[in-house]
Amino acid sequence: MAKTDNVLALSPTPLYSQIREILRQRILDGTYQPHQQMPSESELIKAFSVSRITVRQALGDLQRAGLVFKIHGKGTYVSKPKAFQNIGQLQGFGEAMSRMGYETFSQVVSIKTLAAGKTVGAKLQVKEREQITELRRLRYLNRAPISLDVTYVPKAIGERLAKEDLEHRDIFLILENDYGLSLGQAEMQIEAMLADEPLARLLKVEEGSPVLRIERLTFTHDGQPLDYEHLYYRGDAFQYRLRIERGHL
Amino acid sequence: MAKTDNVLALSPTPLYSQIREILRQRILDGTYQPHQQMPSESELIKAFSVSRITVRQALGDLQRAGLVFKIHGKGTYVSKPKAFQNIGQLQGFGEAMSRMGYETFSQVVSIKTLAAGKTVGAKLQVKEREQITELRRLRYLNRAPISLDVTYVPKAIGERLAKEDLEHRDIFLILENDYGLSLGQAEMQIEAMLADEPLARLLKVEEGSPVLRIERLTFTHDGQPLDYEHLYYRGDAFQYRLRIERGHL
DNA sequence: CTCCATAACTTGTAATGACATGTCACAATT
DNA sequence: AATTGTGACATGTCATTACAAGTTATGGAG
Repeated sequence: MAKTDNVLALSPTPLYSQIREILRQRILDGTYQPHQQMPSESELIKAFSVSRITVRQALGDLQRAGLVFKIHGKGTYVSKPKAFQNIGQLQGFGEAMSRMGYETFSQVVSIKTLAAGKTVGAKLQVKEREQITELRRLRYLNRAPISLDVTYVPKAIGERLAKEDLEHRDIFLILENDYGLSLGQAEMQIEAMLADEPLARLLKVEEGSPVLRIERLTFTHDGQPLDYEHLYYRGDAFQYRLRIERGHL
Repeated sequence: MAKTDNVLALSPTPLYSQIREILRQRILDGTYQPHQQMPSESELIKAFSVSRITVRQALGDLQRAGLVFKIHGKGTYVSKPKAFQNIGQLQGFGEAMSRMGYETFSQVVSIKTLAAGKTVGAKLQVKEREQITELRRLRYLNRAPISLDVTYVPKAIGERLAKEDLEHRDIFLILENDYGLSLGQAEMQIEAMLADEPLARLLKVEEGSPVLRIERLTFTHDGQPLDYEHLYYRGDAFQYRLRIERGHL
């Protein structure tokens, strides 16, 4: 018999991900203290009655998530807790903020259907004359305006989005949960600029104030460009935070 | 006999990483075209005479690197080539720029040894009164000033660094290659601000110009904070680019 | 012709076994 | 006392086997 009977075995989620979550829990609740050694692979094998492959898959995920690190020949250790744990993953604005306990909502400024034009067309890979939807939203954090988001999506999606509750729901989550489009990756450019008059008025800052401008092109899992955004954040109220890894490939 | 004889077998690098690099090469040189299906796992097993575990490890690396994506039940596909491929990894400035064919050098403005103080001490996890090294450099891209870098490192490292060729070599690469410190991850915050007078003079821009301010704390592989930097980039000449993934954990 | 079961693929998960390699402590040797 | 093995234990790599689960084409039943 290949598969051993196991208390966890009848569950629908894979064994390694269950173990990963159990270990994650123990790290977060302090059962395994930062910078302390985790149980060795062979101990975990005995503890969970699984094979080494399964244990290694769980630990590998945790390592890639930045919760533990391994030293060849010594063991696996809990990372020091990081303020930014997990950031550096593609998240919508509300998604990221609500995770941190902030209250957000979005005010829809305008929804227009217009020709893609050269720039947007190139990004979304549609013809210049093809129609796309432009969605402008003002985003509020704790009731203060913090950013202007200009979103371009193909017309078909834009028309569906127009009927959604865009004030409270994240576009990313609508696309994924309601439309079944699985988002894969995004390319971003971040730069600094000065607020011109119309932008300053919307963000309730002085003209010439510093603004963080983020251009983001989001792709579906299979590489289709889906959502092209220009985000203008108040420089005095927002920092973009991320955690990055030094690659080992 | 467990291990099959294999043409690749006597090499010092692991099999899966050799196969990964071969496949990466074939993707980059167009042998496998974007959005086309890769050879299936069983075909790769036959082609390289290795086990499925090895093939999957190679493909998994490529997937995490964003070069391919998999669809359960269908196959593995080549991703569309991305302008930003691989960015989102921790790189030094020169490291990133020279990869793109730009010429850079750094002018050392000052090197001081001083007390850490509250902020820097907290980041580098040393006592407030402990001595650290502050290194100020003006970085040039194609002979135009593009950023001011203020770097804080523990005194012991700062004293060694002071003797290095900081004009042309990347600090990250010195730390890794010469000092054997393996860098793991970094936390960054990016914000927009206005150039004050001294900064404007250094960057040769007008006072009040937009500046991208990046605060970056870099850790060694085992989580020790090692290098705390404030980077001030000319807003008109620099965009921070990265590619991020939507997490699947 | 339509519908549906099925076979033949694909990738995903998991167990078991083996050997390689890095680390460290302790004992034996010099 | 300093050095050098050597063994115990950690993670790293790899092979083999088995079954689960998603996808697609095909062929037979209605």
